Amino acid sequence: MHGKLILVVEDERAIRDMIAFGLKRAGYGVREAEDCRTAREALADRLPDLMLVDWMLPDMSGLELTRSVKRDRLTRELPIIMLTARAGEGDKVTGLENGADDYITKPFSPRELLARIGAVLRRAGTLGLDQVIEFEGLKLDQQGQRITVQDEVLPLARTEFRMLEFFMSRPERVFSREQLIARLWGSDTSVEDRTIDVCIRRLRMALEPYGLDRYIQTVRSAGYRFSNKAQ
Amino acid sequence: MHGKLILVVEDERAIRDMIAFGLKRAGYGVREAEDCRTAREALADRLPDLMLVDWMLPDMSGLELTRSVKRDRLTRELPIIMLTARAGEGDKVTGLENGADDYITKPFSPRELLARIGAVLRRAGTLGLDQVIEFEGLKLDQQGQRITVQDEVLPLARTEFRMLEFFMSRPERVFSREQLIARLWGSDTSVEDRTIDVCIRRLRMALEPYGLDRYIQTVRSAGYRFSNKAQ
DNA sequence: CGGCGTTGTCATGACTCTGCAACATTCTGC
DNA sequence: GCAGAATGTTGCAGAGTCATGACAACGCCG
Repeated sequence: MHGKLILVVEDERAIRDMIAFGLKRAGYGVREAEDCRTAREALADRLPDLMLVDWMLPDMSGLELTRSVKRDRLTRELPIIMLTARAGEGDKVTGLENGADDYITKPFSPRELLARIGAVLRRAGTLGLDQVIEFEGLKLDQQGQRITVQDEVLPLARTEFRMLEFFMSRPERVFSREQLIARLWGSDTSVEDRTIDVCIRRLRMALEPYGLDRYIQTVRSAGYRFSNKAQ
Repeated sequence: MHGKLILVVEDERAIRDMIAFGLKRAGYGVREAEDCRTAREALADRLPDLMLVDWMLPDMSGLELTRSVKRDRLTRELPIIMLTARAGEGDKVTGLENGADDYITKPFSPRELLARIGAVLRRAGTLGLDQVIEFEGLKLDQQGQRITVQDEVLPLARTEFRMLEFFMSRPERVFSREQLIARLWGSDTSVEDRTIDVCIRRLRMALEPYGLDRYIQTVRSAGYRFSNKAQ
């Protein structure tokens, strides 16, 4: 898999395909769902970085899905963009009131969609694909899928990369092992939570030559945090 | 020489002139076509950096032109903006399904048009198609359709050439096998993704005598990247 | 037709990564 | 300071990923 993961919930096949095509082309990972049930399964499987939801869905309205996602503690932070066919003011307001982070009226251009996604991801604190984040000499290049320290490439395996990427886009926040597993592996996967420790260690070892391992901080009985402040 | 070249396909003389005037004023090179046939000739003659197409054209719909341009491997990457007179929803959706990168509804202000063009060109992110890209002794001549190393022509088969061309115009970016297939073969073709490995290998073998094969980097579980930095 | 270059597919072996378990160390409350 | 809990460290086997060579299908041109 590649880049940020976006879940597209849309019943009309043609539109869904078009959206997926545009997103993949831009380098996002895409997961598709045609109704709320499938969407829930996908959410349970692995939490995406952003969700696009059609307003009109066959089994249950997209609103309902949005609302429930925003109610659940595990998925509350997931940014949501609603796709609405009508340009009616009422819809937009209702959508936003129920927790969508943004909405976009059909029809829309791929450019428009990508712009919105970038904006929402930025606001959510994670990164759009065309952005570069820098942190004390640590430079994260999303497009290039690598992290450099003073122009030296950090040799990271996939899991370590994703973990550092995750932390770098959410500094100063503590994440429990449970949360990390849900976001980086997928909540249905059966991974021991002690595995996180090992992954953290590998990450620290990779950062150690540059003295940056101190940024990966242990918060006892809570989880881990990425921060440049002293413990 | 002008800056980027824009092809304007529009049957109404007055509108075409107005658009051309605005674009030239902004520093773009402009080429005009009044129908699809002329447009095709212009495309064959010299590939522009962007194409503006009117939705309603006398001989053939602009849609048809868009679709065929996006189907053709040579012109697939050409960004297209559609001009549509009607604000009807159907139009836009159809336009997008057929591959236009953006659309703009008439009437529009010159400022709006320029903004869209800028955004689409930025997103396309490719270097000008008529430029010569040089990379550590590796020279890509897109006009001559060949690649040279210290004035020696690299013996490349078509597929390898296209792949190297693709990578050279987008350095430092990782592309998944899926993406490479979609962009180099076409999204509708069914090609095994392992085929990419083989193609990469052939490319590396061609570059190896010059010690340039190290630029083609494997990014484990993500894809490949063209870069002159160390792994 | 037949040789030649090109292209996609496959099987195999080499290699890296990853999660786990087992043991070592540190921390916390008492 | 001690017991128990939480975290750090290490080696390893299985899983996953990639490079490589062989090969068949195809088109092209004499």
